[in-house]
This record gives sequence, C-alpha cells and structure tokens, in this order.
Amino acid sequence: MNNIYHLTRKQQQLLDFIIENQDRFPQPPTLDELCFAMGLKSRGSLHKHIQELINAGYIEALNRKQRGVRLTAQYLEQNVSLAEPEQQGTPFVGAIAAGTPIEALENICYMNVPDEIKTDKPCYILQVKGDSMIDDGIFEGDWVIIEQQSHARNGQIVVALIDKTDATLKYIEQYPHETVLVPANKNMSPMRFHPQQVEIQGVLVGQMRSYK
Amino acid sequence: MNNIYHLTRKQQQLLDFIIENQDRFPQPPTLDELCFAMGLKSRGSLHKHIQELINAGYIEALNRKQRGVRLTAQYLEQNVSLAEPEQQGTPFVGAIAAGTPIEALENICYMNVPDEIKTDKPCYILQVKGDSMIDDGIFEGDWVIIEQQSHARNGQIVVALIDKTDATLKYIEQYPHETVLVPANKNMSPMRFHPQQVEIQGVLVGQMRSYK
DNA sequence: AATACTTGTTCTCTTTCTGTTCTTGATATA
DNA sequence: TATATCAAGAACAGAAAGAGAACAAGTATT
Repeated sequence: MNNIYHLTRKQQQLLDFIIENQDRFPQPPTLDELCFAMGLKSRGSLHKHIQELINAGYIEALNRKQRGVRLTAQYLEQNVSLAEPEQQGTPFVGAIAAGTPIEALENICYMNVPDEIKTDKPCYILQVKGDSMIDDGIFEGDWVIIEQQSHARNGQIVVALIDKTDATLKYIEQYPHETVLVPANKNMSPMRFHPQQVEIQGVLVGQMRSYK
Repeated sequence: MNNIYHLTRKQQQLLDFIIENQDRFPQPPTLDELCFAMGLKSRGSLHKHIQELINAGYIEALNRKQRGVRLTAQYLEQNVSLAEPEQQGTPFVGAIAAGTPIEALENICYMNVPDEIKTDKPCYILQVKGDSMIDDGIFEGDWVIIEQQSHARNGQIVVALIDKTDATLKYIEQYPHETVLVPANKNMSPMRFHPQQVEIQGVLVGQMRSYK
C-alpha cells in the first residue's frame, strides 16, 4: 500500500463512497449496485476503477467472487490510525453567568485541554462570569470543563438550565419534590425549584485559570 | 529544495495560496480549478508558475498525468516539522508545599496544557500541597503552570526557594532590604526574609483542577 | 444435473478533461 | 530603453472516464 500509487479523481471518489457507505449495504455491493449508486451506466467503466483500487491495495481482489467489493484489512487499520488524531480539541462554546443564558460565541474555538481535567466523554468549555462559586475556587474569568450529560449525582457541580432560560453553575441537590441549586458563596442563598424547572446540561469535571 | 531558486512575487503568492487552501480541495486541484480560485483566466499563465514551483521542489512534477497540483512530500515534512516542533507537552515535575522543597517525581510526565494558560517561554507544572493560597482559589491538589524565570514583579505569584531548602508558592513583594512572601490565606501571616535568602524559580501563569 | 440468471471480466470506441507549448501583448522594474 | 514578469488565448496530445458489447465464471432455480 505504497502511496506512490496516486489515485485519480474518480478513483478517490469511488473509494470515499465505499468507505462512507460500507454500512449501508448489508453485504458487499455488486458492481451493478455500485454503478447505480454512483450514477454510472456501465459496469465496465466501474470495473476499471475497482481494479485500480485493488492494485493500490485499498480493496481486496475479487477474483470473480460475486459481491466481492470490500476494503482491505490493512486499509481499515491504516484508516483508524488516520482517523484518530483528528481531535481538534475541546470546544470553547461561550460564557456562563448566574442568571442569564449561556452567551454563545459566534465562532467556537478549540482548546487542547489535558486529559487530566476532562473525561473520555464529550466535553465543552465555558468561561465563568460572576462569583457564585467563589468559595470553591472558581473565579470570574476561569474556564470550566463540562462533561455533557443530563443527569447528576447529589453534591456534584452542574450546569443547570432553569425554566429553559437561565443557565447557571451550581452544586445540585435533587429530592423527589424539589431540586436545590447551592452556590459556593457565603453571600448567596441556595435556590429551590420544582424538579421540572431544572434541566441539567453537564457536570463539572475540570477548571483552569490564566494568570497572564 | 535549495533556495537558489528564488521565487518571484507571483510564484510565492501561488505557493502560499496552495498551502493555505490545501484543505479546501477534496482532491488536488487541477490547473483550471486553481485558475478559477485565484482569479486567473488562462491555464497557460498558471502553468509557467507551477513549473517554477516544481523546479524549486515545492510541488510534485505532474508529467502530463492528470492528478492535479500537490505539494512535495519533502516539503510537507519540512513544513510540519517547522510548524510543530515536537511538542511533547509541558513537563509535570512534582509537588510544591509550603515549608518543604519541591518533591520531584521519579519519572516526569508531560501534559498537554492549552496555550491559554501557559506562555511561549519554558514552563513546568507543579501540584499544590497545602492551602497557603486558598483565598486565591488555588487548592490542594490543583496543578499550577509555572514559567521558568529568576525574577518577578511585585504582586506576582512565584515559586520561591527559601534558604536553598524550602520551596513555596506565594505572592512576592520585593524591597531593597527585605523580601516579603505573602500567602493568600487569612489564617497565615506574611513571611519576611533578607533578599539573599529568597531565590525565585518561576512565576505562576496558569492553574487547573480536576473534579473527577 | 440441467437450466436460466446474475455478476465479474475484458475489450473497443468515443467523449471529455487536463497538462503542455506557443504566440501575442501588457505592465512593471532596472 | 532594455529586461523581467505576467496574463490571455489558441492549439495540441495524452490521460481519464464513460458506454456498450461480448464472454466466462459463479449462483440460483427447476
């Protein structure tokens, strides 16, 4: 599978198509099916491309076997290794303040957050406005890393959306008949809501601050 | 790829364009596509420039093959190696506590700290023991990112080595006849030293914490 | 097992696309 | 003025791509 083998446009296009649609076919497609799917009228034309992809090592030789168009094992390996380092980082989506909805950034940017302060699951970053969590060492301007999830355990710090309008970062205590959001600020009081009023948008997993 | 070939303005411009827009083309662009993208009307004009870039070693020779304009493998390598100088991350070297020297880790590990909480200059990471900076939101177990330097401005938070034995993280105030290290903890008092006793090992530029 | 059907393979022919070369003229640069 | 740089366009040759026919090997049906 040396890359001295340069694919032509159509060959690349065909390869992309096969890769993207490999799940769509319960079994590997016939040439005719592939033709139809790609808008070609002649198997012969397609076959030439297939042959080149075989030579290039992307798909297995089909040797007259029917429904033989399948990607090479080697290629699949190579492909996952290529696909992995696509991590562009954790999205920094906006600012969160007590009492107002999340201010979304017009253009999301991505930060390279170390694994130590995030999780394997989808995370996003918010910048903190206000000082409702100041006693816990979360200050105005800090970034918080939030794991996206819709439930939480009591005592966790969560991003909570209240009445579908106001987002806030608070400790959460959930009881059958009420949900309490507790700030970490001795000048502020816990807020009590009906459980239906509060929607959890994520759980705090990390925090960071710049002193520059 | 010797630079004895000095590129003309237009050639350089073309090269820059290709480099910047290589993601925009799903496949290497044809001369026509490049013409259109650059606002030219004639392939012939473009071709001469391409030819020079080939001679200069930036672009693969296309030898009548219709596989479009693609950058040389050598050039790409050289380019990424220039752009990303093997950043293995910021070294996490140990823990810092008030009153004892830095506990060095036996094997240093590296973290991928985002640019937002470090600087361009050499930085390292310490884990905080104790609560001498608790009023400033730096808690036990937090990581602090330190820019390595031997001087600081008054009011900055520094890693200070006292009498060449004890390292500590404190605010610093330097006067001609004494240096004061101020904790951010209302239960602790500022400590006063002769300037010779205190050696600055770095300045705080960032902090991060895990809630996992 | 014999049959018809499906599907992969090979071939030729044709059309379209794309890199290459030239010539001409315009504009800048020394 | 002389020179280098650049753009435009025409013309050409080779490459890429598609259509279709004919064949052969596999698969399904009876």
